[in-house]
Amino acid sequence: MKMGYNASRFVCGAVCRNRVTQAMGRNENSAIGLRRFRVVRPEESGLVAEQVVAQIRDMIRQGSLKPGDRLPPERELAKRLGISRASLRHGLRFLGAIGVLTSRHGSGTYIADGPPALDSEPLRILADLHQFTPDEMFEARKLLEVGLAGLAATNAQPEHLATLAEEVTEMYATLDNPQQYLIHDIRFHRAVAAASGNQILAAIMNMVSAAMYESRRATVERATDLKESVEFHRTIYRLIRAGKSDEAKAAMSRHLELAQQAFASEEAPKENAVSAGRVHHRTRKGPRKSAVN
Amino acid sequence: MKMGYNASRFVCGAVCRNRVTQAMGRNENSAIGLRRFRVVRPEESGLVAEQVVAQIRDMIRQGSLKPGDRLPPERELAKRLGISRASLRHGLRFLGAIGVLTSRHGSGTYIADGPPALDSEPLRILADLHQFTPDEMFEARKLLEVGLAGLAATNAQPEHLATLAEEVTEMYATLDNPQQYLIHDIRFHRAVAAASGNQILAAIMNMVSAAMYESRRATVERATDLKESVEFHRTIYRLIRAGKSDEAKAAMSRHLELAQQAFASEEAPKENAVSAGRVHHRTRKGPRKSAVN
DNA sequence: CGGACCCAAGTGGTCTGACCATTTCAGAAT
DNA sequence: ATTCTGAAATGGTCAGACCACTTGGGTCCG
Repeated sequence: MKMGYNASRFVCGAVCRNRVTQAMGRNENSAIGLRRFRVVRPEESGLVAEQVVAQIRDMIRQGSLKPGDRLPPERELAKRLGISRASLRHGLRFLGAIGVLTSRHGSGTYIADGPPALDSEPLRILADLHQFTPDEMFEARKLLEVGLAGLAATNAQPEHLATLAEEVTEMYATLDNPQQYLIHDIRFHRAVAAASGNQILAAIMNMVSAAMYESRRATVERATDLKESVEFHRTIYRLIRAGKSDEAKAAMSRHLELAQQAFASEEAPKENAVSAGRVHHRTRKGPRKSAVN
Repeated sequence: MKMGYNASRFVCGAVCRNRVTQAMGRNENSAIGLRRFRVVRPEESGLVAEQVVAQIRDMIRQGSLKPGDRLPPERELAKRLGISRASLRHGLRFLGAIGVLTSRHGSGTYIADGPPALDSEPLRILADLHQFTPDEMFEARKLLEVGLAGLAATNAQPEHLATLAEEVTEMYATLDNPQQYLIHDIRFHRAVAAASGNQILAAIMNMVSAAMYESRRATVERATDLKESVEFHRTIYRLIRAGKSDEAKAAMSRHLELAQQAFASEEAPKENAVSAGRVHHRTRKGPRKSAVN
């Protein structure tokens, strides 16, 4: 029997008993009065769900909860924190929303593992809400990735270089399959971010990159010159391996410049109908060539 | 009577009736069988709560929901989507978690307004989970802000320049009050981000900046040379106003370099006890001078 | 013995209906 | 006109039930 988590690790201090839950009948005397007796610790302010987040957060801080760990069952955890399961789930939902933990129906709730990652959904929704333009997206990517390429040239470890080489190879192998190509393209850039040695920047870059994925997936089919694109990646890889920071940055900059132009030219007018109303294609400097990122 | 939202705007397509909710007694024949009759549209997969997010997202995309708008009451919205209030709240919680909407007890639920912003909590938790170092944080800030300063020099509008000037003035005025100074310091950097003209980068930068706030707040008290700091800000402001992109970037770079060193030297060993176990202070190149950001 | 199948326990997901707590605002009191 | 007050509106919490998926051990064949 492997439990996956050690129940004893769960400290149940502070919030646990900050509430004297009443449980006596509610159906009788449903009349007015009868305020629930409730003891709230002064330092703990409102919103039960927030307390859940704080609790889990603290456990993470203290190292009681590590990536990959499984949380106790909701029913048990709720009882331990002295709150209802609904409220507990509300709190967990918050942590789930930001990507800190994931729930598997029938199995359990787990702390996210793998490399640090920020969910891209927030950025996507923000883009919808404020109607970001693809140009802004590309500009952001440019700023991030150019810097990242420079750092990668300085800090890349052998395993990172191996990954980069691998992805370049795969890109060559999938030149005739845009969708497949795009995947390796993205993995390459992800690998550059990882090679930078800065997890925060890598997480941010991946967030931006992921938020753009859908659009690129749609336009990549119309790409006409993947060959040029892959050559660029190869160049960037070589410069990173050679530790030539400034040149790697320059190459990445040029690459993204071209990718942006290509994207703009590939973006065809929507088939109208459904998703109208979204601001798009403001750039149309349309170059002849067409490369994918 | 001002409603704040137009109920008729809420399209209730797709998901609304994808489920034939049963309601017949459950207390009798609590025995086994009796699977609920449920019709699920093929294209709509699992998780009801996800559908809520998708619905709201679509409304935002279509422009039915704009920043500042109020959503319909939960009870009504739940009925309209054909789901329980609990599930609806679960979905809304997601959107709340990522900062897209906020609920005001007793008043209603509103779409976030103001400039686009990414919540910093995810980054904070990620930092706890993966034990990011202050150095990494600073490096990320450096990369972002240096680029942002360059963009600001190119794109800054008069109102942005006014804000920058204002904050520099306030910094001079609060030299003897570190906490107050820090606030204007942060506002200055926020203004630079806004002046860049790229909302995405601004949002990201603010996220990183906000995630660092607590630590800085703790160390700022020990800052010894705010004067030097404010001079730097003034220089940066002038370069941005003059449109000197590269020089603004260089100044910002130097400024953050010093700030990082200052932070490292101001960071005193914790009073042990409570928050032990967190990785910190790996840098200790300790310069003499001490400035805040 | 080994593999396919089955089923019961465990656990997350959803539903319902009630009550609590805060905000808001129209109507009464001043 | 201003202030006060209370009911309505609305989000927050709770309780207990049932549904749906996963997992693991046992059974049943081959």
